[in-house]
Amino acid sequence: MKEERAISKATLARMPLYLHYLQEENSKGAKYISSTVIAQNISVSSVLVRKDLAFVSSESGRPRLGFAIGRLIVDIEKFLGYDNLSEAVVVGAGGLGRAFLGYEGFKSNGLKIVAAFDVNEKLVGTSVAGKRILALSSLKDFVKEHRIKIGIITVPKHSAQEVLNILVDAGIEAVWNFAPAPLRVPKDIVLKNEDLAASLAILAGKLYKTDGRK
Amino acid sequence: MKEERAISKATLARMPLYLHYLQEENSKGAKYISSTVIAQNISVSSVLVRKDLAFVSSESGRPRLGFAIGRLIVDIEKFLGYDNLSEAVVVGAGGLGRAFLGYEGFKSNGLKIVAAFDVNEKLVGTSVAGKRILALSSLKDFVKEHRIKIGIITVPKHSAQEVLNILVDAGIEAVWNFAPAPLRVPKDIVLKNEDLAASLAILAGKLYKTDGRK
DNA sequence: GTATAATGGATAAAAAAATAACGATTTGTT
DNA sequence: AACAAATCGTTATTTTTTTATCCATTATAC
Repeated sequence: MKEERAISKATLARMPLYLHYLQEENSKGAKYISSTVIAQNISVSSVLVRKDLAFVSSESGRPRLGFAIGRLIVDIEKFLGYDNLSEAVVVGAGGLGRAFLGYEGFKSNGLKIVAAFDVNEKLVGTSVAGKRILALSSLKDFVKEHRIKIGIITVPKHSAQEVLNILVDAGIEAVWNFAPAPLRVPKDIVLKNEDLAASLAILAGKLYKTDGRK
Repeated sequence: MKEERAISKATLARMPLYLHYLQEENSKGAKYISSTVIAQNISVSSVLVRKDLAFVSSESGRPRLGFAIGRLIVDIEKFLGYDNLSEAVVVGAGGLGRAFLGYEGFKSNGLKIVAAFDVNEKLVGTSVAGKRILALSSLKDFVKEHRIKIGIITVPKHSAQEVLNILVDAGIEAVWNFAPAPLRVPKDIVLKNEDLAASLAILAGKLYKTDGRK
């Protein structure tokens, strides 16, 4: 039997690049494309492309022709979950939280934000981009009722753990955490930390290196 | 001679965690802390902590005592560039761009956003969180005059490369790109891609794995 | 003074990722 | 119908990155 090979993080990160390029080619009317051509445009090796695509493609590439672009696009989108929208809630309607409510970009990536939650009574009851901001106390019922799977945390760091506990208690399955705090989660919950401070640190680190001090 | 060891990305990513924990302990009045204790709270090995701290600490840890917390905090902050604020501009005053304008969190991380730029004439002239939105055509002069080093790209993907070219032309040194597009930059420009779609893909990938299909 | 608890550096092991090598398959051409 | 060219897919190897183990050293506490 085929054992499930772990999907490398690097591969995952390349998927959106493949997808973009394929959509571009598709709109030009191309039907088939070889891994070599993809590789040149993404600036990776052709073998790597084939290995990556092997994870997602439902049918083999055809020798002499390459991969069927249309099918590949569907496969990648399905793999990334872009087909079946996952509904998500944002907790924390501050700057970043409200930003996400208005960010249209997620829709095309399989994420649909349906509501936000906050403790600030001045915000509760208002709307941003057509999405309502509700009281944090109503989160559990809401999540359970709508069977929300993804929670996005955009609260200050000192509240992050508390919010996460609420989400877990409500039955959420995955958490996207933008608070710069190390969170403890049960093993069966998927946690992805998006620490902007850490990202910034990497940017700054590179700046230093290229700056003066070798 | 001491060869410059490359600072691993993983190490960089842990720095903010160390910083948070140390600040916490510091506020409790602690003076010294051992790598073992830090390790337990960050959930990494104590050796790793020492190796990481070796990159940044200006003075050695003291046997039997550990590291001086206050000094360590200063060192990490300096290392991450949190002490000398870098000024940055945002290009693209859409959802995400405006979000960043209002996001206070960056201030404590050494990043100060001073203005935004957009092509949309309805936005030009308005302000968000006290920061002005200016015409894209005035970007070059602004960046040159204020000697801005960091540009943040939050435009749709089809405009990203064009915006990046403008930034480079204006003399920017580092670019933080939130557009889901692979950008080409000159070698001396530091580029950090923050592809939210890719992050989402990783989240979704984990969800799948833990979901049903083994 | 001496034992101890902690660091620091060097080396080794493990894990992850990329690259290379090879065989298999199919289409197009003669 | 047969051959050749192109491409795929899998296995193996190498490289890189990250983490762990070991031992010597040092400053403090008793």
